[in-house]
Parts: sequence; C-alpha cells; structure tokens
Amino acid sequence: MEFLKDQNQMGSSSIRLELMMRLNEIFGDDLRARPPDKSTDQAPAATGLAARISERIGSGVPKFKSLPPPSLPISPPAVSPSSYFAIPAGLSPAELLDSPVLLNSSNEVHDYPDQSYGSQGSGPFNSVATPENSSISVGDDEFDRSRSRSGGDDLDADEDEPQTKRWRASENEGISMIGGTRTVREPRVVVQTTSDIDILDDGYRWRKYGQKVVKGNPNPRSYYKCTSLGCSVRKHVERASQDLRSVITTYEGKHNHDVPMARGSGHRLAAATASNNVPTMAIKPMAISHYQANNSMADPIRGSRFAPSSDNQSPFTLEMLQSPGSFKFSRFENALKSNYIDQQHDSEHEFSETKEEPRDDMFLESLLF
DNA sequence: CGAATTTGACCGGCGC
DNA sequence: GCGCCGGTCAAATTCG
Repeated sequence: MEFLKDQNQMGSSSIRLELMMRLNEIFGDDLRARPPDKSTDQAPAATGLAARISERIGSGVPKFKSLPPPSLPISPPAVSPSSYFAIPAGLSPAELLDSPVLLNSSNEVHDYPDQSYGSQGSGPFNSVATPENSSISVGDDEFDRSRSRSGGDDLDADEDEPQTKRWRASENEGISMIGGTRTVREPRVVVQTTSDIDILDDGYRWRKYGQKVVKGNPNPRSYYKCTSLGCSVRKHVERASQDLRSVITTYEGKHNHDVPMARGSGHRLAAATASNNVPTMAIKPMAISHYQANNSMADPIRGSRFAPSSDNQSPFTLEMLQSPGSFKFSRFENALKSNYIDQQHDSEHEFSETKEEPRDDMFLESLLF
C-alpha cells in the first residue's frame, strides 16, 4: 500500500509530534515503551496499557472530565470495555488534547446500554448521540465480567453476547493462540468512532485476514493482523448496526515493536525519533462507508477550527491509548468522499471497506487544523 | 512479481 | 450431540 508511504512523507509531523508529546504527558510516555513481551505474556492484564491508562485517568488527569454514559453516541461494542473515552469529533487533535472528555473511567462502563448496538429504535443518531463522538474503551480484563447477559445485567445485551462470550473464553487461558483459537489474554482497546472511515490507522501496518458478518450487525466485521513479524496484535473493525457512522475498532494485544517504517520511505520515523520514539501518526483510512456524503457537513460541533478540509470525525483514536505514540485520527471523510463516492453507489447498504485509501494529503490537512 | 485482499471453508466454544 | 456463531486459515484473485 502506498498510502503509508505518502503519509509518511507529509510534512505535518511537527504538529503530530506536539500532539503526541502532549498525549504522552497525559498517558505517560512509557505507555508505548512496552517491552517486546510476546502475546503469551501471562499477566499483562493488570499491568497492561489499559491498566495504566486507567490509572492515569483515575488519578485525575485534570484535563478529563467525566460525562454520563448517555452521552455516548453508541453503546459500547460487544465487549465490555473498562474505560471509555468520548472524543468530540469536532475537536481537532490539538483541542482534543486540551479537553479530552472522559466518559467513563475504570470499570463502570458496563453500564452503558448496549442497545444501540443491536436494536435500538431511535438509534444514536438523533438526540443524545452527538454524531460526532468517538469513544475509546480500554478493556483488559473487563471481559471477565463482561456483563454476562446471563447474569441478567440490566442492559439488553443482546448482540453483545456472542462476542463477550468468546473473549471471555479466551481469557482464562493466557497462552498463545494456535490454529485460530485465541488463547492469549491480550489487552483490548475498543475504539468507537463516529466516522465515515473504518480504519483508524495508527501507523502500524495491518493485513486483513478475514471478514465476517456477525449476528446483529449487517455490517461485516473485518479482521486485521499486524504485519510486523512476530507481532500478534489483531484488530477488527466494524460499523455499528444502528449507527453507520460509528466505527468500532477493537484492538487486541500489544505491539512488540515500533511503528514500522513505511515501506519505501523512512520519513515517518524521522518524526518519531525526533520525539523520543514517539512514532508519528500515520493515518490510513482504508475503508469507508456509504453515507459519508451527508454527514460531513452536518457537523455542528465541528468548529471553524477544523474546517474545511475535514469533517466531523473523531480525531482521537485508540491507538493513542494502545500505543500512545502512534495514534491517528479519523477524520478523513472528505478525502474519502472524493475517492469513494463512486464506490458507494453500489454498496447498497453496507460500506465497502478497505479498498482504497483516501488522499493522504487531505487527511493530513485535517489534522493540521 | 510480491504483497495485500477476498472469500469460502474450517475450527472450536457454547447453548440448547 | 447438534447447530450456531465468531474467528481464523488459505487458496485464489487483485493490486501496485
């Protein structure tokens, strides 16, 4: 893929660096300095990124403020995250840093209604759900108690179930995965973003290895693996069934390597090295949905600051959490728009995902404002 | 031509 | 035990 290449060449690294540094201030620059621990790590949960983030948050990062769960545009993905961050999509990366909103920290997230995910009449769109929100949840062990629907957890966790089920199952084992059976207990970060773009790229390189339609969501879920040798990090991306603008990206595992250099160019890391190993944020919108055309302009929140070049999207991505140094933002709609618009027509209901990349330049532009 | 994506088949866990 | 379901594999295909 060439997009990475292009992205890396962008000259907006200075801003990115600043952002990253600031994020590091918030989350701690050590977050990404994790040892090359393999996924087989047995006790990563407690000491994992999620835990650290929770710590930070819990300790009262001044810039965060709590919000009631209802403000989430959509319910958390099937998994029960332990921490949720809502990022007003209208904020620029810089703004975000100044005033990130912590929706919920610690493990109370399961209070969120799952409904939105599956069958909610109203759907997140109107009302509460500021369409321009994105949330990030960090789940480590929360899966244990993944609101067992069986437990009669308040919420109508219908669709969630299966997923939690699976993860739960895997969590006890704590060993590497073999032959498709995940046994590793990996930290998970669930990022929910309102975006036309499905892929929140953090600069890591992912390879799609599967796609599947899961129950309760007509939108297919795409599975990706980190292409780095020996790195077992995976992620899957899907759109919320009720809110097509919501993209749920779930990361599993920790990268045991740095953000890879873009193929064919070492530019990306130039910036990274400049800021203590903080990788630059490469963004690679790989997929999109069909509705991008409209939402872009319907963003009331989006201040003038962000303007024209980008639309409402949540600038903040989970990778920031997972590997703070390498986050990216997902506000590429415009870019996407230009490239995907044509493809949309045939994707009747779903979004065609992971096919083309939007123009990098446009995307970066959005980051700059 | 190498790398990435697509997509149907397969696997294993779980509920009934 | 069976079927459902999520997740993964891997051959074929597409892309750069």
